[in-house]
Amino acid sequence: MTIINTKGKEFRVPDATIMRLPLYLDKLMLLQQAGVKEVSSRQLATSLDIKASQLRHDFHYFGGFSKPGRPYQVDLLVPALKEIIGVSEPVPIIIVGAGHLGQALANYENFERQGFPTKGIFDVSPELVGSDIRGIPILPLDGLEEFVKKEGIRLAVLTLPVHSAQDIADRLLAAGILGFWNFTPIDIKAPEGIFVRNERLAVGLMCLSFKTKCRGNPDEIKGT
Amino acid sequence: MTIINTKGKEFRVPDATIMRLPLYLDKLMLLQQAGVKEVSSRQLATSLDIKASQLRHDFHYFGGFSKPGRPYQVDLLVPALKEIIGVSEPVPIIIVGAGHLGQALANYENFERQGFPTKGIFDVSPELVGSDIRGIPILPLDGLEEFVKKEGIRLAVLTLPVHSAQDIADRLLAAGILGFWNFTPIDIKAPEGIFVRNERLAVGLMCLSFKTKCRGNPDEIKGT
DNA sequence: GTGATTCTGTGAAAACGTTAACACTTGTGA
DNA sequence: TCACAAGTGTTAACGTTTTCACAGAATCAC
Repeated sequence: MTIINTKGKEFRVPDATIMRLPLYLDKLMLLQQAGVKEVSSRQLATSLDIKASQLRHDFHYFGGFSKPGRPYQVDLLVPALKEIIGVSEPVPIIIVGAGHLGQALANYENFERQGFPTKGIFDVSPELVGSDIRGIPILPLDGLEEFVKKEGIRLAVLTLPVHSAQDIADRLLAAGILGFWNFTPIDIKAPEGIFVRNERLAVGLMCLSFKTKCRGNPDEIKGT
Repeated sequence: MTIINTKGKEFRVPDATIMRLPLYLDKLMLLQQAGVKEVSSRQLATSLDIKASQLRHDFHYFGGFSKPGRPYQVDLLVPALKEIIGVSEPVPIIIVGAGHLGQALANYENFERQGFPTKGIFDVSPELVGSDIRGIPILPLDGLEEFVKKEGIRLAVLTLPVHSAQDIADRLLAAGILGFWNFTPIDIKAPEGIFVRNERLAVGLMCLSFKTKCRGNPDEIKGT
């Protein structure tokens, strides 16, 4: 359901494919770190628990990641995918709310490594403001808008209490934020064209619980 | 791709539907907390950003959540969904790894509220062992297997360092764990029938980045 | 009671996504 | 130089999921 225009050519890429690209990139970066140079569609697909033909089909939309007959070159594929996904340049983010979760995310070094440096953590608490986490400053909410504009921040992570979430989101929208990663349990209202990704952590647990429940009863049958 | 047998009847419920059930439950519990008594398919669907017909279709597999002509009764729907998903009884969990993320998750009260009480947090660090988070004890890894067996734990949250993740997972498997919620950046190997949900946090950011990138260039067109 | 309105349940049709199959390319070893 | 193995690119068939359209139930206002 998305059309991408790259250098004059038009592709219509299915949503399902797009949702998988970050998984591919994530895995490929891990391989790259491990010093792996080549990887076949079968190897990569198996490690992601999908079919090799699907992976090739996905890559096919973007064309020519490899010569036919040769496996994919990790060092070529990684930047190509980064370009497509839009993380070839670092994408700076901010975290709003320095509670447990906000601090945990700020401590999560992987974001930086994957191209998402955290530029600041914002909080109301005067005790926290002024300190830092791994060099990332904890800042007062007053300067929020100015900071977003000056640093050109597009993405904000919301890890703040429910009651102030929409207020802050509105301020961020006014300042030019284009996407939210929302960890609060309410729906952030945002105008058309602004993307809100709701991370309902408990939903992950429920999915797991459902599957292990079926495992418990032998009532469940897979396949045909 | 799943067949459920409930009280003698057989239903074949699509995977896609199953993945949405927790979202429905999550939203309905929020409505319930807010004191809402009735909700129409349209209201519920809109708030989840899906079509009303899809929601009705999903519910249709399980049949009779409402009389036709009347909206859904929140207080009836919530327990019905809980039953289907397998969280009508509390499902106890453990967290392995009391680093920043482990602590943040232990502090996240929502899990309890949604039926997933954390029974213990396990860690190597002698400084942490013995203390507690919101009453949840931090325990040494020695007693892991025994604890899992005695408390009947089915699900484990892995928030530990990469190097020990597979080792610990193996021990947990031997102790009878049925599902992992894996926050480490490696793939946990587990036998057929054991469910591993990989929570690659950076993937969420990449999806957002991709979408806001398209927003930046006006190259993207939606719909037909 | 009657008609208008709101709403679900339901099945068929359209859209979408996945898989299998195979042509063709490259590299390898005898 | 030739057969072989390993691998991708590509298309068409297949299966799944979503959407549409509408019948009929309950409620409400008058």
